[in-house]
Amino acid sequence: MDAKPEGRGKGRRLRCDAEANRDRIIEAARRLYGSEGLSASMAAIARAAGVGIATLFRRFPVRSDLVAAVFADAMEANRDAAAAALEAPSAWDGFRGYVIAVCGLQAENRGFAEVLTMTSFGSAKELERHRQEAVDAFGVLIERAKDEGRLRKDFSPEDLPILLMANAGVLTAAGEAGPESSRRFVGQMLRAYAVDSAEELEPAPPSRRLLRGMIRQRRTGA
Amino acid sequence: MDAKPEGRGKGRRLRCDAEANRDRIIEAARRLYGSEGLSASMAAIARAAGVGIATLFRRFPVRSDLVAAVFADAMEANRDAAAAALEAPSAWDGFRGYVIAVCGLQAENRGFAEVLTMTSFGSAKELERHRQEAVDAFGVLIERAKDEGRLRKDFSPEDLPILLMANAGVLTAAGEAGPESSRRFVGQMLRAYAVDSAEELEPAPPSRRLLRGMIRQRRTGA
DNA sequence: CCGGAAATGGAGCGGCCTATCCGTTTCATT
DNA sequence: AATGAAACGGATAGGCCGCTCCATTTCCGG
Repeated sequence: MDAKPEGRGKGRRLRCDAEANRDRIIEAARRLYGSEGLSASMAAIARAAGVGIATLFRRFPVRSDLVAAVFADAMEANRDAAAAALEAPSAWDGFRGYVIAVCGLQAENRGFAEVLTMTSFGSAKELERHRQEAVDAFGVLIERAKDEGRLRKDFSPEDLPILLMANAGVLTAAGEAGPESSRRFVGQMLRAYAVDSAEELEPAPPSRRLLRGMIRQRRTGA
Repeated sequence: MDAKPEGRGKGRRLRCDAEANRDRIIEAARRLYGSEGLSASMAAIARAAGVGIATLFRRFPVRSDLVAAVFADAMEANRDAAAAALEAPSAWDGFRGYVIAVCGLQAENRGFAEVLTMTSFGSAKELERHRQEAVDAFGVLIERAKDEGRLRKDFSPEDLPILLMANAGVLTAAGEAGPESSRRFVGQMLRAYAVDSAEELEPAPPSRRLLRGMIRQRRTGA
């Protein structure tokens, strides 16, 4: 009796229509978070998913549950990028490649840019585990690249979160000019980290486009 | 008849009690914008100033009017810093000093950090003029420092707004660890800009403090 | 000291947000 | 097909926001 395959409290299987709705919600949230950042409202997400608000809240009682579900795969991509970097021909190549990759993930998705600059995702055990795995791999890369003599000795593991915060700032403030500005910015950071600083730079966006991007950001920011 | 000393439409003198209230509003707004950023609500500012909401809106019909009034002097300080940098013993010293100064202004006031990453302050002629004067002076510094052989030839004037966006990102995302993180970050950027990269670095904040700062930022950001 | 212009502040409107309640519909099992 | 549990979604409560209207109070020049 009650030998249902539940185990953990939340392990109950969803009815298949509920499962479908859950997927549509996550898909819609991925779109909205990607373009507007984490400030997208629950109501807007429900509307975009074509479900009632109650359905959204029943499935994801607190906002961070939804955020964790949406960005699980992006965080896994992050972890994979770090793991791949460990296999690069040189530690510096791996270091450089990972930095470019993770900042590129931020550029592709404004919501993920914010997620990477936040801690304390209460219940999202798996998300935090993947983040930690990436951080650990990056720590190994740091040591190897220093031993190689290509990474400055005063580079600190804390410089990664600081870089991610800075890059997120560029992306949100520059609006449509964000991606290209970010690529140039990351190139400059790599120059700062490297011992020899031979990094090539993406050209700066023309001032007009940068200014236009800064205007569009107004509404969102304030 | 109607020979009052008005001239421009808005030139009418305020009654002295109104003038006093205006000052109290600006003072309160300076405090709130400084600590919470530009998202501080009009109602909160009126409350902090001890005036009615109507008084605030009568004096500053749109938000940007208030923002411009509050940050007029900070923008002037920015202009002065740029002007002072032109007098430095070497162009690179001036360049470096100005970058540190303007990023320091951002660190002291979250609202000003946002103002420096926004364009289009509709009516704030004077604010925009001071901003432009700083930009112009910085442009001269760039050329001189390149001629000196200390600043990389591929540095672009657009790198200044990008730096300000990045620094604002660090400050808002790092919370209480913002100022020290920002100082380290700015040092790294100077390494990236310089030809010889001898810039000393502020030590990285201990990871615990950085993480704590990232948590506190949650509410504000989403 | 007095009268009118200037200034005040709070009630109130419409909008958007999170979150919950509850009557109705849909699914899956027998 | 029947039936009970699961899922649904709209209505709604409660809060904060920007902004306006208007009855009342305060200042200042004659």
